[in-house]
Amino acid sequence: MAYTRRTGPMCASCSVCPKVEWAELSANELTRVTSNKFARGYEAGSSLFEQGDDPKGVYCLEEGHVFLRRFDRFGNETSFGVTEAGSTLGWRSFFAGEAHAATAIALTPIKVCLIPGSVVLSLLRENSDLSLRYLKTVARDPGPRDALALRTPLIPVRVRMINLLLLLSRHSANADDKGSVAFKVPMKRRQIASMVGAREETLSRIISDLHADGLAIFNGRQITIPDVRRLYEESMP
Amino acid sequence: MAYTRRTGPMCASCSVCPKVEWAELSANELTRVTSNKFARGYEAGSSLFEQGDDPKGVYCLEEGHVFLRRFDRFGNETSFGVTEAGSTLGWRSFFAGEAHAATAIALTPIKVCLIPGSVVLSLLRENSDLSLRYLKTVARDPGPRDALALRTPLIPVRVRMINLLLLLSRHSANADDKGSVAFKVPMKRRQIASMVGAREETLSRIISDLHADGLAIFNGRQITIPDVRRLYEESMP
DNA sequence: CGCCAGGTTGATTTCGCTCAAGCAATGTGG
DNA sequence: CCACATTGCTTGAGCGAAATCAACCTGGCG
Repeated sequence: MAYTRRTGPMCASCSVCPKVEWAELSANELTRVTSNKFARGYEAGSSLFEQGDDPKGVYCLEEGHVFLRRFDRFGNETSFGVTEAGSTLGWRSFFAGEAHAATAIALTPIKVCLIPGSVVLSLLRENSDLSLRYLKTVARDPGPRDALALRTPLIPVRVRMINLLLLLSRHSANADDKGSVAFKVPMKRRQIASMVGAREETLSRIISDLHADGLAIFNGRQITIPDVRRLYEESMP
Repeated sequence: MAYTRRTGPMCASCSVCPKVEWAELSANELTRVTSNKFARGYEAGSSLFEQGDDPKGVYCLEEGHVFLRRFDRFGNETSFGVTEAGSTLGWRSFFAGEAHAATAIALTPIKVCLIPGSVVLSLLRENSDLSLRYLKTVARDPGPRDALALRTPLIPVRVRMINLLLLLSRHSANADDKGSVAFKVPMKRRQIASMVGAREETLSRIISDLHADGLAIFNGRQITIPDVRRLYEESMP
């Protein structure tokens, strides 16, 4: 599917612009982003880019949530992260000059703009504030740290799973007024299992335990957490 | 211990300079590095910076090997990496503007230069090639990926330990002509254990197994690997 | 000397993997 | 439309790797 040139508002009037790295740009430079970017929407569950693809540039997420999944050479999920509106994504592989190391999947319907690599590069060359801002972004990326916390062998699978749920809920916009969160995960059980470094069957048992304890209600791929705080307390040692 | 100003040769004539990020600098800029840096040596086992310290700048490793260790909030080792001569270190926390997330320990006697943050910043501002080069460095950092591979629950402890040994040996300069490697790890058993996500006692048993199998000889903190290739084969699924 | 931290070894328990079966939902071909 | 395969998920029984609990060395040091 080809990207289509944006017909909507300019970057300068985009709601997420003050939050993303482009905030460092001058009005002039921002116009160049506007006129060179490609905007489009994706359904929940569809992928923005796939592991192994060559990076085309940097993606700016205007609306929705995106999930990053990565498989190592033996098919285990080894890394991941959740990105929400007001962040850019795809930059790691772009800056590294390597193929995408992860697949980006829309958790919700999303709106996203692709800023072509050539444009990003020329902006980085002439605006050092943008470079410094991006250095900070890359250096601060919580993804690897989060992934590590979910796959520590000494922590019981139940707790690792709770940590995953907490991480997902943290990024969920569907938070209720009173500690209740509901969201969907467009993933099979097997994938969730490998994310916390466990087997499908084990995860299945954990899920029904959590369900029985009223900590998390699984309905297919719809997850409801009645009380996030209570779940959080369960994750403590 | 305070750093002492360098009295030795200039950066331009330093053997590692062509390999590190400063290779992007002009002669003029490189002179600024030379005249502002602080050089010193460290004994094996001493630390270059500690987790929690505020970053002072970027370290350029001229000679030796450095090991990065990190503890999460519950005292588990969660991340690490080995850095060898011809690399810079300490940049992640510096770019992130956060306290050091890891402790850097000399594996061997080292020579290292500290380039103060203010100098690095001004160079980044005026030389966009340096920025791009550093973006690549940060984006390519293998540390988080390596750490992840060592703590995957589905892999047996024995194999995780072998992977750690392979990683350490890969960076060891003491490689023999015929596949034999010897090196020292300035760490307690407990620390090694948490690095592969296992208990001290389990590691102890694994170590004596490896010893009995002639795959790795442990003598206190001195490790000898008679045949790296054979060890590598043992790490296969 | 006694003490303590670092390390090894032994006995027991348990969490989670393995193997295996069952079930619901969806697909496919006659 | 039904037979039946396939895929995703759950449940059960048994076993094994590694955690836990507990001694017991060893060497360094006040």
